[in-house]
Amino acid sequence: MVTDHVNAPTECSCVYGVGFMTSERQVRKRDAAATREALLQAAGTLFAERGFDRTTVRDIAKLAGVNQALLFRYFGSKEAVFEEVMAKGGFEQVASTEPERLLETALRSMLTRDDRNRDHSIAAYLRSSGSTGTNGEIRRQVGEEYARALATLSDAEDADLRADLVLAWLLGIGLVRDVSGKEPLASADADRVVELVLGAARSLLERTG
Amino acid sequence: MVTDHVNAPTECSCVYGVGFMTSERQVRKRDAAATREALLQAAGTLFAERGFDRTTVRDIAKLAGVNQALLFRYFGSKEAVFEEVMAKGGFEQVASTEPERLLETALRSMLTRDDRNRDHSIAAYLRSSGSTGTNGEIRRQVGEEYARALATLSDAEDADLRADLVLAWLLGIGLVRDVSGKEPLASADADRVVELVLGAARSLLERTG
DNA sequence: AGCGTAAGTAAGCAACGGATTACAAGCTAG
DNA sequence: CTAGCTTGTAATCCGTTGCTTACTTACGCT
Repeated sequence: MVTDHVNAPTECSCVYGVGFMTSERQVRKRDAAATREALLQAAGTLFAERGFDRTTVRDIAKLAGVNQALLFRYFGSKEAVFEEVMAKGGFEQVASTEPERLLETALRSMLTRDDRNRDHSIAAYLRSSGSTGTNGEIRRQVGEEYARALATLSDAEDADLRADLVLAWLLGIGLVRDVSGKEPLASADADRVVELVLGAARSLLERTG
Repeated sequence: MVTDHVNAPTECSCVYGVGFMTSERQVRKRDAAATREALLQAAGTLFAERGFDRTTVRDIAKLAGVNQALLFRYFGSKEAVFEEVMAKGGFEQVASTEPERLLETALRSMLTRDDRNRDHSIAAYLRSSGSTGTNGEIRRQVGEEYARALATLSDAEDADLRADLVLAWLLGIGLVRDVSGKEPLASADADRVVELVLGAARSLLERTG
């Protein structure tokens, strides 16, 4: 056969994973749970980086240092992996932050290019805006969660709507910054952005009528 | 061969196009310019609906009622079509609106589900957030254009940054509304949304310090 | 040790999708 | 009319991609 495109050598074929996660970079041998986790981690990174469509299961598996067939054994489908990444990241963030701090926290987590311990769910959300399947449903749910929390901050009659607008702003900032890389927002000082946004958002939420 | 998936019959194989555009729904015979235009129109619709990745050149050609090879003759590549759609739609909108009205106009054009004479560029922008190539470049440029116009509205020292934030809000609203379909924003009254957003945006742009 | 099951792997399948090619048909200049 | 360009078409190439399958290898148990 002629098609010998590079996919066999697995690049870094050092036994069992790139030492990618789980602190101890020791060899992981035949550990189903760890393999699953590695796949989830890798998927989170790639979905956040490239979005759902442009991430292939082969890429995920390679980054996780795992055979791609295992992805299907443990998750069933690419969509299922996406759902789990989103659900995990998104819900955890909301649940673990009190509403008053949620906006600032989410904003900061988006403004800092921390890479490592960054919450991938928002970036993944943003970069996967094309998709339609079950995929869209889970994205809606995460948004719902955020908005619910934000709505508690307003006494206005249409608190829900205002919360949606704040959420929209949050996502929009991520979009312009990370996805489009537009300056000056992309490299603006986080504190300054937080200050401006929080000010306007607060006035939006508090103002009645 | 077994692969006889339905792609040959072209569905509506009525001679030359679906009467899709160009007012006069008469048969268009061997008109290169019109064919090009039809492709551009169809592409705009589909990119806005599904984003770059999930739109195939075959779909574009089918909707335009044109052979798909022509797309490559007239544009060279799928990416080039996207660029032209974005450039056309985006730049026209900005150029034809004075800055004071730009925010409201863009907002309304996003809030109304007019379908027909709607500007596709923003929706296409939003739904194509995964892509990376030349694709990303043109999206950046359109954003640049909007932000430049918006920045003229502020006297603050960091007018550019504030303009970016307003742009981000605009896009975020489109994202939450059209792409995620999140309620109550998705079916909220346009006037109400405009009122809330304009108020907050104005205060953000005007406030100094 | 040996056996059964879970974990891991390589190879491949079928479908898709972007791009190309070889060809047919129409318009126009000479 | 016809030569030669342009416009349109069908068919196909070829790499990619989600997913499956048939198989091997390691681990835990008795």
